[in-house]
Amino acid sequence: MLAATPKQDPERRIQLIEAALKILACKGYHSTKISDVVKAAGVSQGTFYWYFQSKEQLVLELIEDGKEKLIEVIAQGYRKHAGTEDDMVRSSSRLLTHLFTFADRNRELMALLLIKGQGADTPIREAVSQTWIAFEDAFKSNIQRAMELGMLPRTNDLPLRANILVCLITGVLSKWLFGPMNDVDFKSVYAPSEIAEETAKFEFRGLLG
Amino acid sequence: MLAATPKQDPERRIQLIEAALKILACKGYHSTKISDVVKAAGVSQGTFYWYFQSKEQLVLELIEDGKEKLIEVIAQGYRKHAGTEDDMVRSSSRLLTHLFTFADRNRELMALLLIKGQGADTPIREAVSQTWIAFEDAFKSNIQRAMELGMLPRTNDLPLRANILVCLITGVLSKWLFGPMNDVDFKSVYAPSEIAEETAKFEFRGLLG
Amino acid sequence: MLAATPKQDPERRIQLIEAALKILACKGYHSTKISDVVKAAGVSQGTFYWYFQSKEQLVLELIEDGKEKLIEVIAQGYRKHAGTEDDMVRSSSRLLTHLFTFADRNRELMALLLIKGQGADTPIREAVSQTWIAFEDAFKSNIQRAMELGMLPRTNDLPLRANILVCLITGVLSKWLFGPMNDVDFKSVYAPSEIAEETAKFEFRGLLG
Amino acid sequence: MLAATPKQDPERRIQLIEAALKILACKGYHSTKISDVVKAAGVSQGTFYWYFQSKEQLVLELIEDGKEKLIEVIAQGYRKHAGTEDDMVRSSSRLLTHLFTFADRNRELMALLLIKGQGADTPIREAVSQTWIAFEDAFKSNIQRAMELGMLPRTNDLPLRANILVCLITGVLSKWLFGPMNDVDFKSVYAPSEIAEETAKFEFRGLLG
DNA sequence: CATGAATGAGCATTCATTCAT
DNA sequence: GATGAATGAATGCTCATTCAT
Repeated sequence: MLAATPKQDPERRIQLIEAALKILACKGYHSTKISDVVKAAGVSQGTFYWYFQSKEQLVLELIEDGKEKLIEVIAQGYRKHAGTEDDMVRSSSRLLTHLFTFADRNRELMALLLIKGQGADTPIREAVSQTWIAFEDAFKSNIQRAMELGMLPRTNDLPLRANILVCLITGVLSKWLFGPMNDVDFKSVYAPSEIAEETAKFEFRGLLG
Repeated sequence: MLAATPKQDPERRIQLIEAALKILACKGYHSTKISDVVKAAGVSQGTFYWYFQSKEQLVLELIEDGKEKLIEVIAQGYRKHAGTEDDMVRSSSRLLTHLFTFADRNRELMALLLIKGQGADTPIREAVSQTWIAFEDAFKSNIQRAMELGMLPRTNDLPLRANILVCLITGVLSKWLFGPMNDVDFKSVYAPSEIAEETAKFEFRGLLG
Repeated sequence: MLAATPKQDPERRIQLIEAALKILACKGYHSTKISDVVKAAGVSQGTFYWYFQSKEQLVLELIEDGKEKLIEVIAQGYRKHAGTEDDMVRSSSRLLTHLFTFADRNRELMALLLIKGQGADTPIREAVSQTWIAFEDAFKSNIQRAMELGMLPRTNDLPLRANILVCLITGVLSKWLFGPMNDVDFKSVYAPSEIAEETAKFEFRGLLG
Repeated sequence: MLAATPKQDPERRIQLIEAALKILACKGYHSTKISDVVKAAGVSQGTFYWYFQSKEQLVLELIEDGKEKLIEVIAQGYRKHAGTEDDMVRSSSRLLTHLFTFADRNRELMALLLIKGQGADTPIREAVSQTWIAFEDAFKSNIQRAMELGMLPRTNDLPLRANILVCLITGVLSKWLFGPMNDVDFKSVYAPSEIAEETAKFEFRGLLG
């Protein structure tokens, strides 16, 4: 019988989430100990279990939240009118700048989604995958729309195109945010808009662009 | 002869490595129990420690081996003469076909390197990172060579280009091998050569290609 | 407040210490299993690690405590004024009676210090040694004082004298407490004061005394 | 059915015994691994079990051998005629010199008997105790003989006297051989005859002597 | 709501001993 | 006689979770 969520101090909850996210992003799922999380949040061990059903549930929740925010960012890139090729690159560049800026401001979340989630157990890995599926779907709509507007060459393999595109974006995102060592504290030499522009150019024109 | 490695039955060793790789690829580092590995290999708990110093050492060894094989595959793509743009796409397509074929035949190894390594502890994560750094370096040489031969536009940001390229390739590799769920048993609908060709086209000409 | 020792129920702690000391004194370091200790203390395995960092740390702590108590007992024997030879024997007899009474009331601790500590690993053996070095130093001061007061013949080999004296005392202590079998439950036929007196006589006058 | 000891190469046996003794003296019973012993002796793991029933049996044998040698040394001190007090000290000094010389030449054995034996399991500790009981008995005869010859004051507590004497001797022996840290490689500044003489003086005359 | 001591299943690793070759 | 790979029981320690206060 899952009773309605009991009364909780929302600030406490956020404290815990932030502490957890920080440690998860840094050490990964299995190396993140509840005892460290509560210590960082300044509450007791028991309190954690007042706010979250379990370690796994917390992470699942974190991922779910992240998914929604991420989709929201991409959804804003949906194209309404046709335009020139350069328009397209600029528009994509703008979308990616939003995405990269969001990612930069939510490094820990991105670390969890891009990297650390893979080290966890099946339910968590599945939640992470669902996130990227949703992410890919959002891009798929955008590509399809561009094809409908005659801005991109038609392909009968839209999913593959979208797939490759998402690979490119998540790949770039990972390295830009976390460097070769996947270090959350890594500081790239590129600004969000720079890396976004470069990625967008590559997106449309590849190495020859 | 360093540190007196005890004499070992090479078959046993391979048995153990294969069992370990299979489970590691499927469950990740922390969820892989030595007890499961030895059960799968049909030997006793103690036998594992006759062949490997520790769980961590085994994985480190696996990764080191994988790195070498991987680099070997890429190194064969080094270009000797200039050629047309189409030559270049074909040549890259061939290299990627080799890479993707290798990856397909070493799914478990690739799972470890691409995905599961992140769930492990620092020394292992570092070894994985080193692998991808070496991988990127190999591509960097290839790109630079192509620029020297006048086949690719010169850029003053070679590292970024290589970076983005590697992101693209590893991203595609992950999704192609392991699908949306990062499942080692995932079977893609694309053959290695197909995905390689598509990736190579994207590599040079992007979405507009 | 160093290193945030977690708050602990002092009674539990004592329960565990007593259980551990009893088993350590009886079986020695390596044969003392944490599982036996917690069973004897009536708590769970994990509880042990709430109170102590590790098996080794517990024993180290036990030894450190023991050292302090032991030194305290001896320090009270420091002589202020000169006296006759008989005074000296009586005074030493009194000191040894204190020591032997203390030892009798802390048989397990003494077993650890006198006998069982040797079976353990280096850090513990060293801690035990340090205890006896401190013990010897305490006696050295006492002898030196007696020489300064002209009560003992001057020797230019004070350390050797102190050494032999401590050997005598610890030797007697071991045998008196634990008998020929080094059995912790061995009950000597001599009262602390008897053995102390006899030892004191021997101390000053040897077999001829 | 204990068959007659199978044919064994006596040199191998000695090799093993010496290697074992060296390691036992240094690391103690529990920290001495058969694998280290055979490595030091240059034979295989299995060979050990051709020569010795078990680790425990080997040590038991070592102790038994040691006991016999030790008793032999002391037995030579048995007094035949009366003499002056100085005779007595000299005679004891000679006996102790023999003992200390033997001990110096058999440091590893002495380490096992005096120190490391205590860390082992019950059967071994018992064997060690039996050794010292025999040792004490030998001294008891010597003291009794001296009393019969009127060289020592009669006491109705011969056992206690012998006991204290043995404590003195073993205590001095331990410290002289192994120092405060019970280190087998410890080198005392005193020659066997010096420490023997000093001990003998103390034996008869105590601190006042 | 909060606490934090207690729990106990779970895991990597060790090492004396065995036995097929 | 000798070998050394294989065995597996045993143990110290971890950490998510619980629950009495």
